[in-house]
Amino acid sequence: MTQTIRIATWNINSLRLRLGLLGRLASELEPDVICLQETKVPDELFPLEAPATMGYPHFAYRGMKGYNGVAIFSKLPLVRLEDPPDWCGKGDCRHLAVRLEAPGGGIELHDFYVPAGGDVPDREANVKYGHKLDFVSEATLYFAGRDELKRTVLVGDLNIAPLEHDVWSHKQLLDVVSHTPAETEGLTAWMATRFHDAMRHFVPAEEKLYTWWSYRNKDWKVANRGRRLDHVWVTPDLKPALKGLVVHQEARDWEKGSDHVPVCVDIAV
DNA sequence: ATGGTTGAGCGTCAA
Repeated sequence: MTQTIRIATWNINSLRLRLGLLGRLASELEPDVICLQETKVPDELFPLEAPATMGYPHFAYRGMKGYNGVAIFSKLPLVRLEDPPDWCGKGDCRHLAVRLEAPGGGIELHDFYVPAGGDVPDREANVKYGHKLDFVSEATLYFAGRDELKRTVLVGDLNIAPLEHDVWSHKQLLDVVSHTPAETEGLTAWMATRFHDAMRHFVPAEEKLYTWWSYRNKDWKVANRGRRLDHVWVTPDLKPALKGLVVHQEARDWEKGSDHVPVCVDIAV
């Protein structure tokens, strides 16, 4: 027995500020599961009543003061997985993993917020860039070491646009953090440990595909200088289960919106 | 090469 469920991922850039927009995402796109990044809310201030109010009785969250933070809202029952490593030993709330109780059996779901990496693409000059590369390397080793990984979905703001057409200008962004060769090679190696790119499953690599447009651009739609920083990956056993993709570009025009837009993938699980 | 904008929460830091 399977059922097609919709999993959304969204860098919300403050959960408390955008609770209304999250409700709008819930009612307009009706995801069964919503994975959030940059919730920017410490656990003691998490709005505990919000998930159920929006129709998500099951949820998990991991936040800290000021920065980072991840959360998962779900219509399906879930169990939080406590095993994954503390990436780079920082305890900085960039990863949450759960097991979803889907009709066809358990689904392992990982919600990641990879470090942005600062401005200068040089390990020596910029420790944030080194942290980003180390985070990706650690994640690669972790998933490479997982035996028998099946029925697993990995989503999140991975802060890297790996393909030429994941950015508005491949040439102009080769030295810009998010699209440097060290980052794109690192992300490709991570994905190659286990995963299939569920977004590019639906959109050919030759077509432009973006999920983020900078706040620093007056008219984001006219300039259209976007990047695909948000991702959905699945293990190969779920490849035949992929049913659809929605990149909700309209959300970039929502009043006081995030600079990232929600991405949904429909999977028969 | 630079500046442009946003959020958390009060200093600037992070993105």
